[in-house]
Amino acid sequence: MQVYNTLTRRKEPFVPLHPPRVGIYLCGPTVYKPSHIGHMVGPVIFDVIKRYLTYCGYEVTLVINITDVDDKLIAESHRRGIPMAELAREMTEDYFHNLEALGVDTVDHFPRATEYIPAMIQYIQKLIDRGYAYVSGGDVFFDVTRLPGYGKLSNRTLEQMQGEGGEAAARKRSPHDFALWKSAKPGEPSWESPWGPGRPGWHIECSVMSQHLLGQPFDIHGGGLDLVFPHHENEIAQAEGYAGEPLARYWLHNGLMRAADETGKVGGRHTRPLGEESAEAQAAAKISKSTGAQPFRQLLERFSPEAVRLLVISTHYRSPILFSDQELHRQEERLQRFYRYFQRFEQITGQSFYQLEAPTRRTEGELDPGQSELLQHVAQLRRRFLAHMDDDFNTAGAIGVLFELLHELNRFVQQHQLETRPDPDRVEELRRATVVLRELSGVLGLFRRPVQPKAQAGDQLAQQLIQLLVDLRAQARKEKNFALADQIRDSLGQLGIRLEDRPQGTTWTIEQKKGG
RNA sequence: GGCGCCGUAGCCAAGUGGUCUAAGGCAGCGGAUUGCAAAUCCGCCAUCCCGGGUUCGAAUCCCGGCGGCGCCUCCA
Repeated sequence: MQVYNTLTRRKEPFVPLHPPRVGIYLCGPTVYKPSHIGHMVGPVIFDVIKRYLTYCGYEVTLVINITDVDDKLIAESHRRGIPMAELAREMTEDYFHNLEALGVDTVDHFPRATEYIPAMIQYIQKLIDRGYAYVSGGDVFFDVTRLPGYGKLSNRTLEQMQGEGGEAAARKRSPHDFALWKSAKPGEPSWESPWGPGRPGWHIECSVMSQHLLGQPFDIHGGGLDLVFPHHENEIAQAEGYAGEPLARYWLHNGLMRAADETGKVGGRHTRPLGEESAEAQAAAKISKSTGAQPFRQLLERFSPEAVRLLVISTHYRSPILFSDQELHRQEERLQRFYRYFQRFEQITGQSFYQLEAPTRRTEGELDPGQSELLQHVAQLRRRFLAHMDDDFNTAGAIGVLFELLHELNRFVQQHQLETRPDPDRVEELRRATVVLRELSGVLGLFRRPVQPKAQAGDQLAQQLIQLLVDLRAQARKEKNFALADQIRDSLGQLGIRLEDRPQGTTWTIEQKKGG
């Protein structure tokens, strides 16, 4: 297994520091506004990474931090006239709600910055004692010139930096120094410290909390590409100044989500509608009546969480993802292919796909295909899937293999006419092959539970009425009254109820709500 | 200005020195099946931004263009 390490700018073999244990720290959100789709990228990717490492036999601890004290939180709480803590609670709840919808349930700890204030103060004091930080007018700054390696993660030198130092520049020795502790202005939430009342700077929480929960150094540190500088660079500076050894061994950064109708990343400072220059993008903007930065909750009213998960992992994690309604619809279509097969499978075997017991460990999933041509193919596809995942978590390639596997299963059903004349041995072959689909899709966090029909299937009465119409139509077809049969099908189709005449009878499904 | 990433079919997207006359999906086209559909199956649908170079061999490496994107102090 190899992973791309931002620190070295190349792929390296993945070797944990203390196998089988693996520690992962991912930078989470600042909870001052409802989270948007961009905030979901990291959690979904690292959810998959943890699932895969666990599947490979590692014991993984995954930490995502919650930044609940920060300038933007203060500004927003003033604007809304509520305490910062209340704002943070509300927005953290929103964040958790979204993660749950997406099936991100592998996170072991969600440490909050405000729970670590005393630890941060101690940490900062030690940095001062060791000469890496200095006090200046109630603020404490990190002196970047004291750490020779500063800039190694983002591959830049102090000379190359153009920053002016911001509003605190006058109190800094160098404009590139960054705040460890900020003194409180009147009306701002604050904590007592040796340097007067104030609050921690942005970066210090991650160094402190990761060390507390995972130790130092730990294995994998993740985050969005936009955090490489300054956030992660500064985390490294603090941690190395504090402990004299590296913070993390592998640095993994995910690409950013972009809205098709805007430039720049979703929710970024520089987002603006595209100008006249791009007619194509303008067309895309028309299709998408949304901007990417809309609250994720709103997006979930129009698209299934599983489509969002599929969108996120259909691109290699280091690449940017282009986001639009059209793209999300496409993912819904892709999912339907699997859902239809699950239905087919259940009709043939009488068993729900979702109830199949699949191996949860890579070594347990080795197949013995015997003479079965199907299982031989499936074993090969499984190997290709794992090879993709072993190569820097190439989920996009792995999903391609999943579709090939699906195709293989459908073909088998077709070839052996399992829907009309099921041969028990063939059905058992199919079942064993489908278990592999369950096993591999589970690694990606896909198809873990039956989908909730997006448009509620209605109450029992509605279902009975639909069934009544389907039965009437069956009668009409029997009598060759196709005009009437087609009218029923078309009319129900208008209502979003799709009928399919299959060998075993007619099935009906309620189509996904359309967002466009 | 500095650092870095990217440019593969109508669209999305794997592949990064030979098994690539390039995976998978969406859309489209032909056929099987169907009363007609839907679904499924079979088949079709790209020579990899442009120009040089290295190599027996390049989508894959190097150089030069053109185009897109990110970061350069608080943004996942």
